Amino acid sequence: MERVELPEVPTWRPVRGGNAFEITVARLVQAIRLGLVVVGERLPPERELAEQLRVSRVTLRDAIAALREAGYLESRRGRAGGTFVVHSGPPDGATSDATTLAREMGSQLTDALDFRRVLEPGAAALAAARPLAAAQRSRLVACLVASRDRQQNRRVHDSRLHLAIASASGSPSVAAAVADVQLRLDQLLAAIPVIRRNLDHSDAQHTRIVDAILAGDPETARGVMEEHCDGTAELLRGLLG
Amino acid sequence: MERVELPEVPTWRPVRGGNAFEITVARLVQAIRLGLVVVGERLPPERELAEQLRVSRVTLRDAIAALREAGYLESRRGRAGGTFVVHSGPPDGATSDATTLAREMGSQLTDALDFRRVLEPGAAALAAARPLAAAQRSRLVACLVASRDRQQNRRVHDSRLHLAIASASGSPSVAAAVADVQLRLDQLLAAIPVIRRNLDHSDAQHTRIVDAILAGDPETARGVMEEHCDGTAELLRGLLG
DNA sequence: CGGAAAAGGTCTGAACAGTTTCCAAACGTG
DNA sequence: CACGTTTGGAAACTGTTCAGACCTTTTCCG
Repeated sequence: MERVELPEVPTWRPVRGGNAFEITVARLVQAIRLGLVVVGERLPPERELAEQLRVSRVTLRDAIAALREAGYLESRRGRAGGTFVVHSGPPDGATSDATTLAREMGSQLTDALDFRRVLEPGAAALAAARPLAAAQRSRLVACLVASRDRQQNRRVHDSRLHLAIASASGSPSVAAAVADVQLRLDQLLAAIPVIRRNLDHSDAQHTRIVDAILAGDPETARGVMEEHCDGTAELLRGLLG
Repeated sequence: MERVELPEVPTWRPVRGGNAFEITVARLVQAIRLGLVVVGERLPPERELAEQLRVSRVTLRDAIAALREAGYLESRRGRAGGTFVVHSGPPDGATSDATTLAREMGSQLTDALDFRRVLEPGAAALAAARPLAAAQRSRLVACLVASRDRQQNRRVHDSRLHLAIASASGSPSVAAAVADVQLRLDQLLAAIPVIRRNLDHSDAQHTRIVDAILAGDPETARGVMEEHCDGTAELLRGLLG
């Protein structure tokens, strides 16, 4: 006799998603894949980074070593040394079969898309509703322009723009949540086939969103971001057949 | 010479907020304070709960022991035994000085309010946009009715309703995020002075939100939830003077 | 009545993670 | 060129956490 559990209790989800080492690796990958540190840039010194991540330097070093062996990072010693980003993962569209990937995620894919659909439009509206410092405004514009680049790194530039918008909301929690959900979807988004028409559409939406934020128009910012999320969600769901 | 760090990197936030024991305690407190397990109810068996939380039974037992000594829980052995909730924290309005509490939170208060302002309206809209099972519908109505109870436990019933709405969104991530932000604000919300007029207003909003969700009207659900969040945010910010 | 079942209570050795301390390499400056 | 500084590299020791087996208490049911 099987007892039917209707969970409904979000509180009893796992206390941690993996051990310290794994989470640290994930964070570094996040920073690289989402373009928070660009190729050629240097990570903060180990001691500093370990402190920010509230992780022992040993654990951080293990994580760095793993990514070094995977070819993402490179460490140089000495006064002008440090750990540098060498490349930011497989190029766009070169990811392993997207359909398989999507199927493996199962219901987690729907969950991530729903979460994103709640977060990003809300973040855009919040950003539009508050006065922005000049630095934030120019950062938004810079990310927008960069995201139009049709050469390599499209995925990274897209993430950076979305992150910049979330950051402009002024709420660290919102920014962190957006970063998390972006990473969850990253591989899938990278696997979307590159079609001129889609890219044009996406760029146009990005522009409208940033314009609305700069103009202080929360309704429009949210509306367009909703369309934008729905668009990519549609493409991804299409992969599942 | 101070180096000016503009962080902007949400990725380098702490890898974990405390050790396994502390987080486990926090989860139990969350379940109790948010009314996910009501007074008199039994927690899942230790073995089961430990597995769900991905924590060793020893750690879970330590956490339970701590809350037992704090008077929240009570354990009984034997076949019909288990761990039971004895009370769910200080009664409404009896919390320590709200102003002090709010000041101590500092910018975290603004952050939490912003995050909530993004999450809850989005969750309500999502819930309204999807077909709900009969069980979810009746759960919403039950929580709504209970939240009108002006006797003790007002805070708990309010949390339960908000959680039920987030749950109805169908996205575990959304539900979990709402639960977290609710707990972050819990003490503050409990400290809001009890004024008839505010309660009436709040109840009316709750009703409109649930109606909109049941009617499948995302725009209204989100709009009213936004008003609702703004209302309590206003009250809380008022405490800071 | 007596055993099976279901729950909490206890112990132990191994794996994991954090702290501390020192070492080694490379660059810049006087 | 020598020294100090800034960086990564490594080892030893300490506390946390885990997995699993086993014990005790209580209730249900044949």
